This record gives sequence, structure tokens and C-alpha cells, in this order.
Amino acid sequence: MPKGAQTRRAIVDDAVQVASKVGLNGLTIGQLATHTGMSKSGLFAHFQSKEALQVGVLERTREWFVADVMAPALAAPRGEPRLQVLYERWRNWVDHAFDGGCVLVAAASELDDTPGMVRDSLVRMEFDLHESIATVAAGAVREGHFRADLDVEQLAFELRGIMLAHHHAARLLRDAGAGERADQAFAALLSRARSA
Amino acid sequence: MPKGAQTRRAIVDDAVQVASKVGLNGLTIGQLATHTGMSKSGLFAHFQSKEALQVGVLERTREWFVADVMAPALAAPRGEPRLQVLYERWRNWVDHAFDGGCVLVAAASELDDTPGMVRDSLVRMEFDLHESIATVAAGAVREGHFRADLDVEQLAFELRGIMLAHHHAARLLRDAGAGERADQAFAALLSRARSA
DNA sequence: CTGATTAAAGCACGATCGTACGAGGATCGC
DNA sequence: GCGATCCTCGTACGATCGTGCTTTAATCAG
Repeated sequence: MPKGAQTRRAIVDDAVQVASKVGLNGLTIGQLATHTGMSKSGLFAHFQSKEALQVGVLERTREWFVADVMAPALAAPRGEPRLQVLYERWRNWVDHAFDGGCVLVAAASELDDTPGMVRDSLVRMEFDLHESIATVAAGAVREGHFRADLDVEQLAFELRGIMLAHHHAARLLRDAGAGERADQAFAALLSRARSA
Repeated sequence: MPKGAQTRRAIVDDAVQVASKVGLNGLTIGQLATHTGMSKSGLFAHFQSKEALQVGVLERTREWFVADVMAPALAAPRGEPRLQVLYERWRNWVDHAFDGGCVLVAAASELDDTPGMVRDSLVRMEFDLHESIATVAAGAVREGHFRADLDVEQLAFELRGIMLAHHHAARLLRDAGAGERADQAFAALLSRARSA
């Protein structure tokens, strides 16, 4: 790997963790430079704008999510087991991957009224994730694990709600029982998916 | 009402709407002054710090929420009808009260790693809301609308998830069907609360 | 109406923001 | 090992940030 790309990657990795604490908008070239021990201009040269840095953070987070959550899920047996792995990995990832809150959750609120390529990048990711969940659920229907008339889009919507509620309870309210609440909600979601 | 309080109220009202677009951290004394047609220092004099302004925004949002959501709910008959009204008003409020996204949802992600009185203020509000929902649900249990062994805290958790998922789908993904998804999820939640 | 209080503006401050440019040193292909 | 390319830095810019102070104008109590 050429030197430049190597440094850029290291910067973005740091930026992901900083952004998890202060948000994508809270990211600052100066603070990030101090944090990484580089000069402000040296760091800036790797991105030609702050927007590009933010997009880099989102892209990196996506790579990470795919490696830690999606890949293990796809390695699991099709159907309900795959959805189970997806859920477990997802929840675990949200809990442990970041110094602060999940970058994607924070970005979703920060960017909902900020048109531009950063928002576009996030929307694409979130949309893909939604589709992936629906697809996995559809696989479970095909395998006969879930009932045939299951609305897989609805399931994806409600699963997203469980993850968001978990994030909210665990990170803002510091509720130690948030994980168990989420597990219980997910179990109920599965149960409803099996039979009407 | 004395003049000062009147102006302060007008500023905060404006600030709520601005914050709904740019977030609590995105709020800026200068931009807000321009937006309200005041001088920066004249505006600043009403709060002695930016933190106080942010707390003011949260407090005002709470007043608004209580008036538009909680009060009508408490006016409805105890039990399931009251929870139904609470849900409907809440969803409607999230959809129509703000120029941008819900201030509280955005603040939850922005402040989860920012200790201080702004965060404390938000946590208190969110905690109270959670308690209120649980209390309303407990009333429905007492009325015999919901099953006796219902975990009302779990219901409050899952209802929060539905609202967050709705906000996510409607505001970030611009999904026109988000409202219906939320309604469907809430209906399922009620159904599960009635009988195991 | 008048005297005391208060609201708002003007201006200034140090700090930090994102971004630009040019020079020096390191890295790499050959 | 040399020449071209690519990093990284120092420095600088205009703008804007949050927050003081001082002065004028409006409000309010008696």
C-alpha cells in the first residue's frame, strides 16, 4: 500500500472514532489534526474538502459494518438463523465498535435536512441495509421458517426500530438493561414472523 | 408579560425551528440573530451562555410536547384509549411540529457523549416520557384492557423504537409510507399487549 | 411624570473555522 | 542512485465563533 493511502486510512480510522463522540458535523480539521499528531494542512491535503472527509468516514464505517455484521450473517445458514446472526452481530457492533455512539445513528439525525453528497452517501447505505434485512427475511420465508404472508419490509422497519431504541436507551439514558430489552423485542419480532 | 420575557420567548421559538434543521450543536448565536433580525449581542444578553440557549430550546420543546401530546392523552379515557391518543398525537407532533426533524431525536444523538446541563435536561425529559408511557400502559392493565402480566417498561421501550424508526424512515429516507408502517407496528404492539 | 431599571445595539477580543499556496523532504519507478 | 512524484509542513487568508464591555433607548414603578 502506498504511503499516502496508508496515512489517509489511519486518519479516517481516527476520524470515525472522533465522529462517534462529536458527530459528523462536530468533526473539525484542526481537532482531528491535533488528535492524529499531524499538521492541519498536511491532513487536509488528503481530502480536498471537509465534505470529502465526512464521506470518507461514512464509507469506512460501512466497510466496517459489512465486515463485522453482514459477512458473518451471510456465512450463516439461510433463513431464520441468518437473521439471528445478523441481529446479534449488529447489536454487538453498535455496542462495541465505537468510542461514542454509532456514527450512522448520529449522522441520520444530523443530515436529515442537509442536502449534499454526505447525506446521499448515508441514505444509500441505510437504504441498502434495509434491503438486505428484507432480503434475509424473505429467505426465511422461502425456507419455511417464517409464514408465507410475512411483510418483510415491515419486519425490516421494526427491526430498525429495535436497534434505534436500543441505542437510545443504552447511550443516552445509560440504561444497563437496554440490551436485554432489545433481545426481548427481537424475540417477539421473530415469534410474530413465524406465525400470525 | 414583561418585554424581556416576551422577546426571549420569541427567540427561543425561532431557535427551536432552526435547531430542528441544524441540530442543537449547529445552533449559532450569529445565525439566530440574523434569523430573528436582532443584533448578536442583543440576543446573547437574554441568555448568558450558549448552553443556556440550548437548554431553553429543550425546555420549550418540552412545553410544546406536553401541550400537544400529553395533555390530550390525559384528557382521553384511561386505559388503551389513552395510549392510542398518546400514540396518534405523538406521531402527528413529530411529523408536523418542526420545520426539520424532531429536536429531541436529533439532540439524543448529539448529546449522548457530551456531559453538561444540556444533556442532563434532555435525559430528564426522555426519562419522564418513558415513565409516562409505562404509567399509561399500567393503567390499561388495571382497566383490564391489557393482560395482567404485561411488562409495561418493555412496551415503552418498543413504542420508543417505533417512533424512532418512523422518524428515521420519514425524515432521512423520505419514505412516504413510514407513517403507515408505524401505525401497523403500533397495532401489532397493542395486539400483543392484549393477549400473550 | 420622573427616576430607576432593563432591553438592545455597537464594537472589540482572541480563538478557531475551512481552505489555499508554496517550499522542503521523503518515497518510489526505473 | 537518480529524477519525478508525492507527502507533509509552515504560513496565511477571511469568516465566524462565543463572549465581554459600554452606551443609548425603551420600559416600568411610584
